[in-house]
Amino acid sequence: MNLNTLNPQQYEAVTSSDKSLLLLAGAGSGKTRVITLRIAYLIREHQVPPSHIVGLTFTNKAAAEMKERVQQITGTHLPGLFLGTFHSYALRKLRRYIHLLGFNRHFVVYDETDVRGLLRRICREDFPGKKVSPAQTASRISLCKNSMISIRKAFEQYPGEIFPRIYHEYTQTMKQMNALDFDDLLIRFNEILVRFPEVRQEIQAHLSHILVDEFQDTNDLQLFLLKKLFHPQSSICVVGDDDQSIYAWRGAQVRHILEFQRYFKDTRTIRLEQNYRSTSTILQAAHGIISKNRLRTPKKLWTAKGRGKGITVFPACDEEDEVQFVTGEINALINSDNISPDRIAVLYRSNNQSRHFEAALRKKRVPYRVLGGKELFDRAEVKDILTYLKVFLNPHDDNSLLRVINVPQRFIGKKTVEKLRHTASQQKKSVFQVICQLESLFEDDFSPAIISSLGRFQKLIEKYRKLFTASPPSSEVFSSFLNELGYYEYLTKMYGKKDNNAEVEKRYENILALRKLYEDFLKSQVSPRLSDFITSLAIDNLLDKKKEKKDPGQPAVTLLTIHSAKGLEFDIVFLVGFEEGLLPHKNALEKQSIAEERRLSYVAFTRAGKKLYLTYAKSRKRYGKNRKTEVSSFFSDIPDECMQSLQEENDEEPLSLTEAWKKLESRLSK
DNA sequence: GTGAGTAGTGTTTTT
DNA sequence: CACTACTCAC
Repeated sequence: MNLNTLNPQQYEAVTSSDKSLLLLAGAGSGKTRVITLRIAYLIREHQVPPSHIVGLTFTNKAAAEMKERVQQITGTHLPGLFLGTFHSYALRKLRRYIHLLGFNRHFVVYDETDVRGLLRRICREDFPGKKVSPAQTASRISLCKNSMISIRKAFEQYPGEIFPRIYHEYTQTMKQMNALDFDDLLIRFNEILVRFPEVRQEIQAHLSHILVDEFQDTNDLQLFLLKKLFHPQSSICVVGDDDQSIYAWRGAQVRHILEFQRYFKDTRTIRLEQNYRSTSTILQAAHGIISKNRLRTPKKLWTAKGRGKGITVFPACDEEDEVQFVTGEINALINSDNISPDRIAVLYRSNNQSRHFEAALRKKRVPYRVLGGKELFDRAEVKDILTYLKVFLNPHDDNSLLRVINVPQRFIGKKTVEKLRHTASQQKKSVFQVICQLESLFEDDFSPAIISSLGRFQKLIEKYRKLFTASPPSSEVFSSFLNELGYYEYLTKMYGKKDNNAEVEKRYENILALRKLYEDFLKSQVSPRLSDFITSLAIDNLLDKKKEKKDPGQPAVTLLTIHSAKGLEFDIVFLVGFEEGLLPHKNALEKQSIAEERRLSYVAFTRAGKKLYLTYAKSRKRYGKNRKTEVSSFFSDIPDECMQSLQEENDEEPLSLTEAWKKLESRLSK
């Protein structure tokens, strides 16, 4: 293995055999490289069996890339090596052990939309008259779970409030439906480790090295899990940067990285402070913003690179102006300066900012890709079919069943659904069970037409339930299901226009994309299971991978949120919407989490290697109305000398006396 | 039971 | 503005 190119700290980090290792790795300090080399080193030089190594990352994408690199370095295929998120690790273990908690191993994983749907139902039905927002409740429940606040504690903490009762009801219903949400994956896994020491030992016996990336973003639950997985014979290595902690809203505790040595004894700390990515101008600007934060580990990033280009600031009059400037500039960079589109990124605070940029880039015929936004997944038509698959997997999942019971229309409307639900809850049965007994038990309650509709629905479900869960399923299953469902006809009815079926075709394409995904899945698995397909969609974001495969050769400009940009790097970064209320976000100002907004800006700045653009609009549409906006209050924390205009003057002619004085003054005042 | 039309509501970030 | 939830005429 070639470790010659590493600097001394990196070398230490890769080869150290300390049981407890904390790597404080600044932005662009070669962190991923160190981690992958360390794993490869363990395998190659210490003969650690790959299956005894668990690497936990923040996204599956990062994990996939790391695995790719480890395999490259070791020159072997490593099927036993686990690299993935906390969630996917927990998922894997739960499939094996969850029966201990009274769940069926084919549980379904509820995504955000599912959760919100269920909560909406609970809020409406069990607590009528109260005005509670399902989305807000969802995030409150999630925060409770990730901070390890049990239902009982919630009752104590919020006495008299309705929230704990919803929390309680929600948990009950989920169990009844054999469903887990994202947080449950960690909670239930945790529960197993605590309640079943023999399982814990079994897992620990095959786990000698734990590595955790982005440690600054772990929450209490995840830290607890780590402590439970750790044992005296194992080693733990965590990598992180407190300045890049941007998930406090999900319960992440920067504290964890600051207090790491308290959790795991005899910790060795190594700092990686050389930045290999950015020009000193970019680092200086980023430092200007982050250094205003109290409570950070003192560190000084440095780079061997020169000053490079100054930061370009563009004050646009409105969002359209901003879009025109950015896309025009991108066009020029690609066509005049010959810069590859995939070296360029547009970063924004919130997803909805991407829309305008997409439209403009499409119009200018600049290739682009949007990262993050779940597009395909979120589309109603894809969701419909996916929900059917969930129903085949588990017909007693009422939420899913009710979503599709009348798609396409089968004359099972609100009234009927109400009656079904009522009898189901009365008899403590699932809606599907009620439908199955319908003819014998309730013929008086329903008209013959509806009974036959329900019967046909039941037969459809049962037929395809068998076909989809057969092992292996036929590759034709998907198509014949679509046909029998009449989904194309349904789309035509919904979206078709007299002389224009483009919308229908587009939507059907999405369905076909899903079919392709399914067929690829069938081919890739030895014994494909429907449940694995669905959970891999929910958890591993298979759709992202798919999207990237779709246009492999085509380099494209990347559009993404700052959050999903973490860990990535680009030569040229456009940070758009650098505005008060948007980059220190309005909500953050209220919750006094400005420090996190600074870190967010810091992450955004440090994604750039060569050149950074900051843009903001003086007026932006909000709720459909134009509103006056101001540049971000962080702007004044960027040293003047980082800016393009000053620097250009420096390059062209010697400094005038007043400018030299101004520069000196700004330096002294720091 | 369906679908068009309207009134009300809400917008951070993600596994 | 965009999305939903609800009303009312068929």
